[in-house]
Amino acid sequence: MFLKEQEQINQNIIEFLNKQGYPGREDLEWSAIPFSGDWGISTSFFKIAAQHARDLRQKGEQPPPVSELAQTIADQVRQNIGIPSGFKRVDAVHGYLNLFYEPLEFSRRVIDTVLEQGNRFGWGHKKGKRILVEFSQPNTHKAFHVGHLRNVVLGDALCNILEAAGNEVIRTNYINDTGLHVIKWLWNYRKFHDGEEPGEDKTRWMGDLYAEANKRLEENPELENEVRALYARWDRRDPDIMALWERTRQWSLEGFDQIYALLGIRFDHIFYDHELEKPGQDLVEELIRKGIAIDERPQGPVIIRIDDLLGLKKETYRVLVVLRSDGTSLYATKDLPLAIKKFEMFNPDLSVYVIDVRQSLYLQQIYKTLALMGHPDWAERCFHFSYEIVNLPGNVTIASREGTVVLLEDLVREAQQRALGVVKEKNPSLSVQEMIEVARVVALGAIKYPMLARDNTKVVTFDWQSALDFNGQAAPYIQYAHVRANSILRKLGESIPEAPSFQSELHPTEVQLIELIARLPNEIQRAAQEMKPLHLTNLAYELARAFNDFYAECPVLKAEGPIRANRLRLVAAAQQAIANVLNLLGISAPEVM
RNA sequence: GCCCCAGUAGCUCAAUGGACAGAGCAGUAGCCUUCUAAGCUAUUGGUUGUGGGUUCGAAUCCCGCCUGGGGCGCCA
Repeated sequence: MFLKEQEQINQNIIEFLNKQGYPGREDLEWSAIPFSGDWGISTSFFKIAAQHARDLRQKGEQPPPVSELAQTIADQVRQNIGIPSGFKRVDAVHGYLNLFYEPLEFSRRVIDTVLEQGNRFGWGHKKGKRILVEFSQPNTHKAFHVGHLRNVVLGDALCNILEAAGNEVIRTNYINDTGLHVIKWLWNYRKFHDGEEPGEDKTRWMGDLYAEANKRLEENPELENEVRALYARWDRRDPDIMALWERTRQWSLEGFDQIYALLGIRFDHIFYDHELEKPGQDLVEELIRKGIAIDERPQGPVIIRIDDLLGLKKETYRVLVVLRSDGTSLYATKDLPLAIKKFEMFNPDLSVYVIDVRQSLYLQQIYKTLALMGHPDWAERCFHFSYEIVNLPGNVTIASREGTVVLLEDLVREAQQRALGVVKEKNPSLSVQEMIEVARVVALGAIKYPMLARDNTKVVTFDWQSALDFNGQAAPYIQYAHVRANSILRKLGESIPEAPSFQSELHPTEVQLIELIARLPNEIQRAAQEMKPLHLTNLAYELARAFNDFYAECPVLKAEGPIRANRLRLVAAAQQAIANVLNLLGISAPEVM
């Protein structure tokens, strides 16, 4: 936010160092001063000192220790640059140069910017880059559980963040409405549930029947023949089967619509894999003709020996099976034409796949095959956004086949009930309608937050107790800070005052809060660059904590004169910043709780 | 067998190669005539799995090992 000042100082220091004969550098690395209550920018001279020491040693001189040298340089720089305008103090300590902002001037600038930009504060300039993101990818005829939730929540946040950073984002879903799991479901339905219809909770019912199908097949493996026969009829587009598929598939799709509406998630385009089945089968024939795929039918499937084609000695990408020996399609059959279709339809600069880590090898195979098919440029633009799975306590895998699932429906209902209980107790003056709405928003935030607040490489273990714990490092804590800010502004009863010309000392909690607010634009860029929503959950939490500190220490409405006006403006800015981060994470910022 | 990931406080997790490794939960002791206590304050808690290496500096990068998880020809 203070790039101009930073660049100027950076420039001055480089020039000075060059004049002094220190090893040349084009740029210094700047970061925030890491001590709470201190606000400014910081750089260090260890690298220059280390290089200088090496130079001296080469000339046969005996250099002092690097840390000492770094401190010497820091001192020299400090004396040379004096106190640049806008700063109140410059320290040289432990080899670091710390420049402390003139807090009144900078705080004013931060707050003015936030209030002026409102819900676009933190957003970056247009980058002219188009990013397509595929996420959610639910299976029809199956359950929707907390494992799927991580994908949806991460995908949604990722899209929000990429967009805020200045990219054009295309949100896509890829619904798996064909495949063995569908055939199993249809088989079970025709044989044991013919004519039945789902109740209110469609997704649960679909999931139950799927688990049941698997159980029956496990108990009587000889029935697999019937399933295979049914798959053959499907593949021939038998009208009876198609009609049943259309009807039952619709139940799942309606269930998904309910879930996405509940979670507040939208898509720009939805791909269905039934659209890709025929193109995929045709594509496989083409691959065989081109000599890329090897047809082992009918004894074996159609495969691509990727390592052989790439001339790799060591097994790396191994073998990709692209078509079953009976000619029916697999995931890969459809993923290849889908990859192409994405580029043909949208020509994205980046094609992101939000899919769990277990499919890493598979996706690399798809990308490599895409390159081998003559699209190396597209292959390079594909990116697997990988994340670890959600487990149940005791390292139990969530498996819809085995029915060891925590359904999203159940989780949301439990969390809402819990939140409703809390809001009734904490804020009895609200109307029933308001209470229900608060409970909904708080419950959803609480559910989404843990999915975003740990690194993608970490397994999330779902347990009911911590999922329903609304205290501490959790979304409700952040939402509550927003509510408190809102509460002050509501009590104010008039519009936020103009910035007074006269300002006075800031309280340390104010400095800390302003510092964190000022970080939002950079953190959005960093989160987008590294594709880590985690950076923003961290910032959201720190913002909330800083606000609660401020709230405890600094009276606002009871303050007087310019202090009151300034604090009111800070409260409004903090509220805006918290709301902006929460929105990026897909979490609502309520006005009351 | 080959490959990927994780290992940080009792538990769940943070930490652009940088200053004293930080939060929450749990525990203990306090704070509601004061803008909502879903909050705040204080306090306890660490050989960052382990052995080397690189570096001025390593939880972070490299190599070995240990433990756990995952992936590897017709599941998705």
